[in-house]
Amino acid sequence: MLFKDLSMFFKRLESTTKRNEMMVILADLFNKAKVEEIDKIIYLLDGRVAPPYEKLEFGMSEKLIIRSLAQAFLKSILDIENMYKEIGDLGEVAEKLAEEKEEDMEVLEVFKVLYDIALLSGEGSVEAKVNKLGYLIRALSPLSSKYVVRIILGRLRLGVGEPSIMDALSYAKKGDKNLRQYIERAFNITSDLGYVAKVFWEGGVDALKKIKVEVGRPIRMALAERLSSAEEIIKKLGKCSVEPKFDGFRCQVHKNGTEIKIFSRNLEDNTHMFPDLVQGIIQQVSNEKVIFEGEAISYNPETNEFYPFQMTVQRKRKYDIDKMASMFPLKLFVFDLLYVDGEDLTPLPYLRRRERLEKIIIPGDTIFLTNYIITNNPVELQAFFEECITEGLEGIVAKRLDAPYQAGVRNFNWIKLKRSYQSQLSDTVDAVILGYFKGRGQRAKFGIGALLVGVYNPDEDRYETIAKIGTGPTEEEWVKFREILDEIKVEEKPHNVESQIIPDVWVYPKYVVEIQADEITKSPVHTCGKNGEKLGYALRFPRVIGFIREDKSAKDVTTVKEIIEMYKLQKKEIISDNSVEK
DNA sequence: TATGTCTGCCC
DNA sequence: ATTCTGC
DNA sequence: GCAGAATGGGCAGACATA
Repeated sequence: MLFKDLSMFFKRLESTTKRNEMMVILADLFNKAKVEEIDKIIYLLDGRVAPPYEKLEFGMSEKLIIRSLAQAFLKSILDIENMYKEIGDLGEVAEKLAEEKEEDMEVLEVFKVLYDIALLSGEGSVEAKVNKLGYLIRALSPLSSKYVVRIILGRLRLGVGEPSIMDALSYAKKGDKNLRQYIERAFNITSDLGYVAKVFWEGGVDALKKIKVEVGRPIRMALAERLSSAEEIIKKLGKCSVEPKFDGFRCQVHKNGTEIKIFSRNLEDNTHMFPDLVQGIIQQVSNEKVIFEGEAISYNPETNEFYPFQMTVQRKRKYDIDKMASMFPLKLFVFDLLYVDGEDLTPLPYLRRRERLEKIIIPGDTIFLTNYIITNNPVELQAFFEECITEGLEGIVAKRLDAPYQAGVRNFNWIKLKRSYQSQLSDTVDAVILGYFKGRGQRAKFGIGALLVGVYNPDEDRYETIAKIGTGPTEEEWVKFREILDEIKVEEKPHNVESQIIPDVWVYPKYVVEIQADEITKSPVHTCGKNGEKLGYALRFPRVIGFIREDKSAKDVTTVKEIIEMYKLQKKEIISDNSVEK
């Protein structure tokens, strides 16, 4: 297949929002492709040249692509940047600048070039990547250039994700979605949809059924939905299990004798980062072949208090691993068992898996079973939730008692309840809008995609940034924000604004919005409370609540001092004694 | 050698 | 991570 | 309710450059 033809399919996909139509187009694409192209097309649809768990990245994004485009079309970087700001899509910038070509490349040829770009590393590799992409774009038609750029950005924006591909694969072979279940199962246990598609194409459903769970190969992780109260959870699940939720990182552990692998939520192999966990696993898991999951969180070995996420995340590293392991040791709180000695446990109901899990863990000081209660009473659930909060945890996860382990999907079998979802418990901040950023993709047409907001420092009589926010408002509200803010836009940063971040458009500090966040964190970029070399403060997971607050003026917003107070308070509330351990 | 820019991956 | 939107 | 596409803070590491 020519890349031009693939691009035509992409164009058709982009032109509809109807999921059934998309499925038919995708199926058509798969049927017209050669067998050896199918897996590669699927990787490209995901913005990659390999399955996600392989460490093969382009190492190229916005800035470097801009350089490639400038080079390919003999424009200045500033020209490209300006077009990008206007259009909101680098692919469309390329499309606009490119000229029709007589010749075209095969899909496999383009794939090879992209693969080579991903392989480049070491001294001079940045320049080499930029050049290689520049040459590729020069060889391609406008439409093909657009999609190549978007593939590298990992934002094809076709409305196609893995579930759509699975439906389409089934539809391509059978004319309905009935084979999806087999495709999905194979995908869940191999985490490589390109490979699954190829096996399916070559050997049909029978070949898919032969795919087995392999210890050492990551299984796609189950994810939790959200609700905002104990009542809603009980209403949804009835009698359910309730476990604490830790603010660390998800670990899927594979043990094959003394061979251990630890995968991240996105199925990256992070084993080498956690020698302490590996030791613990060897000592505390008796069975030969096991796959289980938990949350790893660092703690202060002197006081046994859990550390905040910002500490734990420092354990995600390549160098100085042993040093950091002694400073920030990890505990692994395990909550699910997927596989034991040849037996796939994922179809078993939660409680059965839980029982089995309890049998394979030997008590020790690294691995702990998560505590849990079983209840159908919202009051009890709420009490457990509050207990978790007092212990400095993130909240709880409620689980449907009879649900299998549903790999790869986010659904209501698991429901998380976090402190910040309960507005009476969470910190909201009133902040003043200091500027805005142009939107990308769907947001480009609004000319706004995010706000820069700040709080007030009365001592210096100035506003200091505390967050960028791109979530919360509806499309209608974004349009209104744009209109209202354009009326007070200013050419330069106002003198009473302190910011290291430069928005696309500065505005006079006037309008107030209410911001909800999960936490206040120390920030290297936001200027709120920043003093010389000292770090400032920022909001974790900020979102806009409602619209502009007409009842408040800029001077009425939350002050820097109040933010610092809130930061101290949130630290005090965490009086962890690790009493959730069994 | 030190610093700055960019990217990828945690949440 | 959170949130919004079309189906 | 699902699936997809917008968007956040902040860490380490790879390269480039001063």
